[in-house]
Amino acid sequence: MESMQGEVIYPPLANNHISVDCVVIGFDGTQLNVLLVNRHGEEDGLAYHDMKLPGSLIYQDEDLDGAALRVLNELTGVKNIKLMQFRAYGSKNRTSDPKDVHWLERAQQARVERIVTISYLALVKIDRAIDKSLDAHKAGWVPLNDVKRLAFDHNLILTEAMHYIRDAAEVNPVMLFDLLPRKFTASQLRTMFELIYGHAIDVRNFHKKIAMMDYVVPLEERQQGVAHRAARYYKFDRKIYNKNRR
Amino acid sequence: MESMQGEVIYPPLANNHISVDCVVIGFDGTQLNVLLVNRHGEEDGLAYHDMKLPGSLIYQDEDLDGAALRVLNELTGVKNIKLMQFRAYGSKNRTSDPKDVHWLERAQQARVERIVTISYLALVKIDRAIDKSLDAHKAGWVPLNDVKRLAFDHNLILTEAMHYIRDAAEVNPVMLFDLLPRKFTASQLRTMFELIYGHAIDVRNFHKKIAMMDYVVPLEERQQGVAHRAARYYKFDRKIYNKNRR
DNA sequence: GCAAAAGTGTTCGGGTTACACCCATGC
DNA sequence: GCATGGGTGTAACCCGAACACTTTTGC
Repeated sequence: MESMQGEVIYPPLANNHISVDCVVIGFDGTQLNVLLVNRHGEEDGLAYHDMKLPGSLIYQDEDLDGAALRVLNELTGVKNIKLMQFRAYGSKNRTSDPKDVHWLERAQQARVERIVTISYLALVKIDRAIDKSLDAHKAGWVPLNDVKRLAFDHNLILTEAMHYIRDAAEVNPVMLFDLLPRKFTASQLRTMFELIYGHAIDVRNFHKKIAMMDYVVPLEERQQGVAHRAARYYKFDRKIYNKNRR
Repeated sequence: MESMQGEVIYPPLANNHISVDCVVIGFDGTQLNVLLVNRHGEEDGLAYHDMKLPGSLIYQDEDLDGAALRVLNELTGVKNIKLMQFRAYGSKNRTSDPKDVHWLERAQQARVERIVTISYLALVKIDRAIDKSLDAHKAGWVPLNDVKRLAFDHNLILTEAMHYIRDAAEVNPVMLFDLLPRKFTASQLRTMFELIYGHAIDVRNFHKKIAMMDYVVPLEERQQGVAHRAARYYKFDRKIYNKNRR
């Protein structure tokens, strides 16, 4: 689907009825962001540009997970992203907006009927390396609160993805550490939990909780040049986590 | 897919790449059972018969949820089954066994390539009315422990469905009441939880827990003609549940 | 009366909640 | 020195886990 160039040759599609879409969530220390790609087109003689989730029809020689990984790899250059499949969308009218149909057919260069999409979710660190690759693909991070009307049913998919994260994190909160950089402060960690769970967390109780998590290890390093007491950095140690839990 | 008759006319398929499969779990008071349909065929000149999950390719005029509901309605006659979509299966080699391919092509009367299936989960009461309809379709309840090798990747789907139930019930145990008849004893309820969670539950603590759930209301009715102290019946009151929780 | 399952309370410990003040730093 | 966010302890409460004996019924 990432085709505006026209003459690139693509591997054969498995069929034009099945796609994957990826909801990639990143945390910048303050807000949750979602990775979106720009879509340009013309409808009724008027140019428009809006955004969509990264996605693609699936190729003949790949399975669903593979297709989702490929989409993200093409976009970010990253290979080993943890992806969770979370839902299929196949409503008859999800490709009913003529704008969407026309855009697809031009991008796809084929008649498009009904498409079922399998949606994937990834939690990643926002990272300089990724950002460069994103620019090249006219894609970028958009704060969740600033997301406007997206193509297809992608607003729905995004909303349900956020619900899914919340539920999944309830069972296994450790997955959320994928959102954080290698070093993070206690309040970044807390802010992240607050954003996911949607409610404030008591600061003192939160510090107690961190202290109990042996896999969150305090570093000697502290913030530099901030206009207040410098915060300590912590890191997430997956080895310790794997050893003691599960 | 439920076609052994040959001359029945079916509505047009959306395409032959997308299907739904239903994992329907029922509880008989002692064991968990799954609803399976018989599959008959011939391969290399040898007749075989095994079992599969109920499923179907999707028709043009229905969406995914609709297709799953149709499958269950055709099979059981029941209309308002609560279905949860839980995962898509689209591995390239899920239709690699020649036996499966041949069977599908005969049932489908069309060339079959790759099929992505969207799997659904339902928890239902085992019920006389359903059972009659099942006989007519050569389908039936099979205790989970007695499930043999199933068609396609249906063993995988079943296994993952059971995991899914466990996780989902952890967040929202009330969904499990769908498995129970209108009247049930405390030990039936306990047995059900034990089967889902895979471990024994202390009897006294369990009674305390029931007592705290205002939506599990004790009835005056008791078991009849059992060779031990007769157990009290309880019922699940969804109105009370909806009022006080959520 | 005996086998078989139903039903009933108390104690202990760990984890979660609520809550208010001093600390370090840059400007 | 003041504004800004960082960091700390204690008491109350709730919930889950452990644990053993009496009751009712049919045979």
